[in-house]
Amino acid sequence: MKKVTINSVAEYAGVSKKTVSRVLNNEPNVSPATREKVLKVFKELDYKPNPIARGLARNKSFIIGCLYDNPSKSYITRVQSGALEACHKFNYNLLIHPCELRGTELIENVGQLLTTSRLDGLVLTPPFSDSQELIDYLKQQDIPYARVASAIQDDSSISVRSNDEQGAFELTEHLISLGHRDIAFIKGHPDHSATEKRFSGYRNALVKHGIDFKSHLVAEGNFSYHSGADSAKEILDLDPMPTAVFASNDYMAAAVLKLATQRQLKVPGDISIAGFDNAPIARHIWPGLTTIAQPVEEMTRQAVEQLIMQISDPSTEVYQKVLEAKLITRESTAAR
Amino acid sequence: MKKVTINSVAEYAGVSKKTVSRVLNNEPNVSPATREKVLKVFKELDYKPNPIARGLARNKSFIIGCLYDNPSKSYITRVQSGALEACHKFNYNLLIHPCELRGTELIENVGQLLTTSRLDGLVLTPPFSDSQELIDYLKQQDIPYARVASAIQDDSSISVRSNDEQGAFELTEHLISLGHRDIAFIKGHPDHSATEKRFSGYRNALVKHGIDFKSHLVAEGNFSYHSGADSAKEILDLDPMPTAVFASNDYMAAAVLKLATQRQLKVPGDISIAGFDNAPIARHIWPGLTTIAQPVEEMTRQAVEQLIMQISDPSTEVYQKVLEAKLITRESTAAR
DNA sequence: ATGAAGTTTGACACCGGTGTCATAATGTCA
DNA sequence: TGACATTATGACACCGGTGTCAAACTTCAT
Repeated sequence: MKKVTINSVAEYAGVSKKTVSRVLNNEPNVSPATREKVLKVFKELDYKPNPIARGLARNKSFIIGCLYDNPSKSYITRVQSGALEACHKFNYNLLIHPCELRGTELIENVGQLLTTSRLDGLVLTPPFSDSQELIDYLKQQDIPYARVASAIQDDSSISVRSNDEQGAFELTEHLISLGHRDIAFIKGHPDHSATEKRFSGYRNALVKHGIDFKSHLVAEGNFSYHSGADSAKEILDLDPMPTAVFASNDYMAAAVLKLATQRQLKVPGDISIAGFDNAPIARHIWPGLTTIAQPVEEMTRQAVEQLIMQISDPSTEVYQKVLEAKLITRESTAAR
Repeated sequence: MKKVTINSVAEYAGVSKKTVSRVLNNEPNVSPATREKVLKVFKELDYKPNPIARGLARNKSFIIGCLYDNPSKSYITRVQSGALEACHKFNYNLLIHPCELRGTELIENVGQLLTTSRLDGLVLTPPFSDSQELIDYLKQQDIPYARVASAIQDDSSISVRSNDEQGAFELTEHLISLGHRDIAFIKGHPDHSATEKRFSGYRNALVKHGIDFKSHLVAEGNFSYHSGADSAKEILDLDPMPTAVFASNDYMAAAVLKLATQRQLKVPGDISIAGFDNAPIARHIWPGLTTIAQPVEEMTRQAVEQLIMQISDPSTEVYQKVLEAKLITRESTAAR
């Protein structure tokens, strides 16, 4: 079976390549009769234009790359699902590229990625969306990109984020309103800007309600379940034990819940536990976790959609948006 | 900043394109002096070969596509991680493409994928690895592919799977050895071949130990947490309630555990629960789930690695492998 | 010095499309 | 019917690489 190219189609249809190309791209100035004829040949020969050749001529690949380095698998899944939705809407495809922020050489790694597959644009998810080094590099290389959940101030590039600080503030207020005063906090990964945002939301809520901030109630996590387990141990070993724990994401909260249950503590009777993100695990365990729903899919969807817009028309106005985070109360928190 | 192409490099270095191309590809028959000279120009101009142009000339994209349609996010994550490992080892990239097995038109969808990005090969994960229709199509289109966890008999294409039946058999024997006789079973998604394999492993173990199979103990799931929750309700409502539940994956097992805990049942005291896959959730909850560890990453890694081998050398012998599944006992199962 | 063999190099076609521009065909209006 | 605008079409260069093959240059034995 010989390959069917634009040349064979042209020959078979008795027209020039260019005319075939015109039909292919729905360009004007093709007589209905010719168009009809060519379309028939497409069917007859089962012609599929070669995307690589087209890419070379147009200098486009219709592929968006997604960069991530996140211990939370569910976060990644959600990011992908939002990105894919936007990509498929515009007939783009998504290439995924996990890599380490602090790896041997991030820039080299990304450079390698761009060298091996010409991407039309890049979606940066945390912590890459906060890497000034990477952003400078992409700017210099003139690669379009969009930032998801980035804290960097940069009016010249697309950014969609949610209000982490506000979310953490609300969640903390929720705990306070239930009567909790000793609220432990587990921080996220220091490379992620969300970590500080959530932490300050927590502190601001304490301040507002006149509760002293106690640094011994703060544990250092990194968003992984494992780090949550370590922090859980620290916190549950405290004497007196706090009456509530606010973990910076649901995985770490789940780790606290597991250890608490293992120790025969009643949740929320003996201790309330809350997370952040509204990851699937938050509703897959008992008691379900009170948490902050962050619209991860939606953020990524919008970011990628705007990225594609900008790629097809660079004069598009730069899109910057902050989405709302929302409190979800489940069974893991209660009045003390 | 003008674009740096092979032409500008050639001109600048005072050699022909072809010689530059030789240096680029480490081909022999270039004098050390020339090679040196060209390499210096690479550095000086910061030359990056255009992968699309190279792709057109060589008819390759160095991109592998990954097809999936799976309710279990963790399964997808693991598949991706194994596939990426293999891809990066050979400087390939991974493009992900979720689509519905029973969607409007699977073949059309995949055809569209192949039309919009020329992929060098495709990894099929369940349930696609069991779709004879899709496989026939890929064969006809001459697209290299590898099957992960496929039950289809086909000596002519790469296949890596694990022994689902054996795993289910062992897990069931484990429950039987703990003294359980009434063991409920939650089936997976009917489109997945693993569903029947696991089910027959369960039945065979019962037979071997002279236990009657009771169809009212079998619930129909589909691998999703939600379906597990529905099945859990059916099973826990039975009177007498079985003393153990074997769910076809960990998500469904987690759903059973949640409902049981909600109903104040002691696990494993009142009822033992086991899953399959050794998904992260199996160790993120309390009690941890007894399950069968399936080497998902490893299966996919091998499949993609072999796929790439076959792409670069079509005469490579077709790789077919069955990996072992392993019983992991945790706290969710105990003697009755 | 000569010829044979091996090494190095470049000219040129080619991969399969798209963009530019000239030309041919058709339509419009005085 | 002729002049001119408009539409349809194709020739050809081009995107940025690789493959083929012949020419030029070395090396070395005789």
